[in-house]
Amino acid sequence: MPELPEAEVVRRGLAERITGRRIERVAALHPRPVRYHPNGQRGFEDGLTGRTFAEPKRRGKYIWLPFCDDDALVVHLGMSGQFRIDAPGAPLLANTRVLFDLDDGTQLRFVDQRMFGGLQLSAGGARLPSQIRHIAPDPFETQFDLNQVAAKIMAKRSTIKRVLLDQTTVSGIGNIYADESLWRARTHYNHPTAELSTRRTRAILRAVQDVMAEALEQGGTSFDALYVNVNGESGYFARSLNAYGQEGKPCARCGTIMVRESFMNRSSTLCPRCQRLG
DNA sequence: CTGTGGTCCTGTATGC
DNA sequence: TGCATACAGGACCACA
Repeated sequence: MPELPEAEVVRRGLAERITGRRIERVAALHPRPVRYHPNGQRGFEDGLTGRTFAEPKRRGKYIWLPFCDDDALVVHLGMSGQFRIDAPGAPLLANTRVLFDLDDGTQLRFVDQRMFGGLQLSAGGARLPSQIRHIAPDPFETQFDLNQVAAKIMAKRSTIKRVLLDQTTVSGIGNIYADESLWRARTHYNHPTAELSTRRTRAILRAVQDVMAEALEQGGTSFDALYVNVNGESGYFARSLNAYGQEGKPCARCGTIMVRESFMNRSSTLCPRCQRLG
């Protein structure tokens, strides 16, 4: 499940493989991953053909691929989206959705099993696509102001995990890194934000930065073939997880058995001793 | 502003 | 064996 570290691994791979490449042909094999194009698949294909990629960018979980003109291709990997670079004639992986023939003889392929991901042409979006203007800066951006974001969190009348997952306050965090960060900061997912201390809120955000930086160093978190980099390789952070997926195992800090609870229609795994309410 | 629940998807795992 | 159901979950939207 691609979150910020996984999206950044993909962005770096794309930066290496497609920057400066011209698109010679586009083939959308399924309508679903092509989002909001007024002229459908064909308009999408025609609109991209002949463009030249500049350096890929990212904010939170969103990636965008600016062209050398003022436009961009906005990408969200969703649950299972991935890019692969292959030879044009190589057998297609299952769930291959869009093909881009590039001018160096390689083929960029967008593969997405669950199709929560999507691609969208953004007019004038090279600097920052309008489609993601509502997404807050992520913790890796230079303009990310940790103290300011902490204050914003504390001003909300909500609960901490809900806010961490809300991409308009701080972006890039999904279920995995939310659980990991809260475990590190010894905080319960349902802790009311208005009752968090400044110290604790900042510690949570630092935990977010730390865990994501460590995950990035290890190429991201892969559980199965749904997340791999552009060369098809998995990341190794799954072996370093302390909370996500650790239900029934002893807490790495205190040995208490980790529990999983339902929250916001998804699961939260936590240590019932380290992460108590109140 | 906040919270809830539905929707989009398909592969895998589990239940009977 | 086979069929049905649950589950995984990021973003967005309608609605209370």
